[in-house]
Amino acid sequence: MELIHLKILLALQRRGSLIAAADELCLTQSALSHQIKNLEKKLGVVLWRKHGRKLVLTQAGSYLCDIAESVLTTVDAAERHLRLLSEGKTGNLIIGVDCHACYEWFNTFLFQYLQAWPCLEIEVTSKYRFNALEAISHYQLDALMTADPGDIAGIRFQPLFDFELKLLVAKSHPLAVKESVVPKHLSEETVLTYPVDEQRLDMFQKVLVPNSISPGMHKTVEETAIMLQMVAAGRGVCLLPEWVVGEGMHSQEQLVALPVTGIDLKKTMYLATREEDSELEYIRWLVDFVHKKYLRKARNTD
Amino acid sequence: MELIHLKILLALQRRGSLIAAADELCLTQSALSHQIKNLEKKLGVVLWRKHGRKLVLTQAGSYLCDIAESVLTTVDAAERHLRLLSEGKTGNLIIGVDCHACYEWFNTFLFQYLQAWPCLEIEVTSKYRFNALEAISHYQLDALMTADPGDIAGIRFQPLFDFELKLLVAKSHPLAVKESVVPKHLSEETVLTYPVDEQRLDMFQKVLVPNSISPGMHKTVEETAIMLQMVAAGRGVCLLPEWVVGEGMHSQEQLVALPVTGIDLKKTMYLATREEDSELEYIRWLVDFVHKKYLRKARNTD
DNA sequence: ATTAACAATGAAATTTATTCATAATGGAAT
DNA sequence: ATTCCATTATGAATAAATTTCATTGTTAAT
Repeated sequence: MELIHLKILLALQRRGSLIAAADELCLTQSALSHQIKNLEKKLGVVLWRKHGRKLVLTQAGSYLCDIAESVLTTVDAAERHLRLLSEGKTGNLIIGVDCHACYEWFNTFLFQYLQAWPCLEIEVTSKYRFNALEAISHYQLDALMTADPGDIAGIRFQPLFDFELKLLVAKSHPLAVKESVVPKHLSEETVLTYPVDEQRLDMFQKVLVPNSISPGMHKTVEETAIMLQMVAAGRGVCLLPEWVVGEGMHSQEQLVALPVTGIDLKKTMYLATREEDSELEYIRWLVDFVHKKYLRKARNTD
Repeated sequence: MELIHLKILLALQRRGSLIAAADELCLTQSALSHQIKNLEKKLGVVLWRKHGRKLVLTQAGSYLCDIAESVLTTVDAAERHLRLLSEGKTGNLIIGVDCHACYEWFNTFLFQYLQAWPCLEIEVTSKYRFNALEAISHYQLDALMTADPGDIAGIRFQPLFDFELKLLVAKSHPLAVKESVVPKHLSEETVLTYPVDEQRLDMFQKVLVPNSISPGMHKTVEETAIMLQMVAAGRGVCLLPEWVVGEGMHSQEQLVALPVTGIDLKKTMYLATREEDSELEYIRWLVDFVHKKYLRKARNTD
């Protein structure tokens, strides 16, 4: 059975005669007749019968007509959806986040994004944190917020904004009075990080390891908010972008962000997408939106 | 979009490679490649992409795959159903009844019929009472219980059983003491009939009109049970087959059935079906079942 | 490097669908 | 009845599509 058969039955039912149905389908009456004859032979059922000079659907015929209604509706909807997809008007955007902090940051304007693209299904996940680029290639993820651009074929990294990692300490902490810190200061401190491989932690890769320093203690924390609470409570220090300390956050006034002297902790946040998708309207919009947001902020702080 | 495209996507998802999918569909890898390429051109979407030497479905591709799942399931089920239909193992049997009494009678063995044909959808209706044969031709009705066979092309009447119309009167009625009645007796009586055209009432067509008798009064009643109640209460008489007075019926012992002398009121009940359907197993079964039922009854009353 | 596994592609071959022309049918009008 | 007229069915010719074949291109593994 093919879709054409279903189309013929439905057109016949709607228009009342084969000639009219053929007209609707831009075919000849003969074509429809041959097609249904074939189908009848294959299925071993009679679908319509001449009754006077009208065609009357048999039981089997009107049963198939019901099926046709449902199947063709589904298929039509799918074709419309795909057309929208191809025009970039709709889509299903799954954005991965690479680090916990990104998640917090993205949340600050997710609401605006959702409003700007009402037809876009947006999902934010940290599920593919450890193989995110592969997940993009495999269409499990459509975009990734990351500060670690790779050079991977088929994936494009668009810079979003620059930031610097700082050492967060409690206001009450002895280091808090300093203008800046040096790696050596950490040898007595409890260092807090996310529970991921040390190779993925700038604290180790850029600060501790190159200077052969081991911290007083190393503890891992799952959630950014909890990590900040612990720092505020004087239970440790951590290396994070300054903006993780949100505007209205409880721990905001109890934390100090100190630059680390002698080490380049300037980073850039990127949006990684498949090359094919990087010009999609809703991706461009996202990148542009973030650029504008940071341009404004930069002007304000001037 | 055609079903083949959906089949290809689904086979690819299931089997992991085009070659395997082609094997499943009994086609060559080349055919599938060409087909999807065509569809992609028509829809303006990319459905899969080579990734290494594997194919990976794009977002659009896996969306279509979901559609495919649903559509092909529906279509497969329909094809199976039609195949069963063509073998007469299943069906949708809408049985019309011509006269109210038939309805009562059919009910006496409907339960057995339902049990014997569990896959058959059975519906009994009196909706097409006045154009029932046309309704059969138009597949609105599949069978009709009627005592008035016509000679209509394409419709076959199979005799079910013979019966005789009798005059039902109350036990307390003056006529009840007689062995039989003659038409003249009705000139003083209140005659009860169903509310249909006089031409369709044997009471008028066979008894009153040929003998130029007008009854004392003519009242119409919708329901057989109510008509019998009224007769039992002495509010009138009616002409019905004896068997409408059911076994456990309340009015049973208060009614007398009198033959009408000098008029042939013997009739035969028929099952009318489209000629094409008359050999369907579940139709044959129905006819045979009724025959056996009446054969047994005839033996019992010997 | 070589090979094996897979997909893409162009052209030829094949199959399928469509049309054209016409027959057949049934209803309506004369 | 006979003659339209409107419709569907059908066979053969034509057109279009699908499929295959043969080959190229790519990638991963040995």
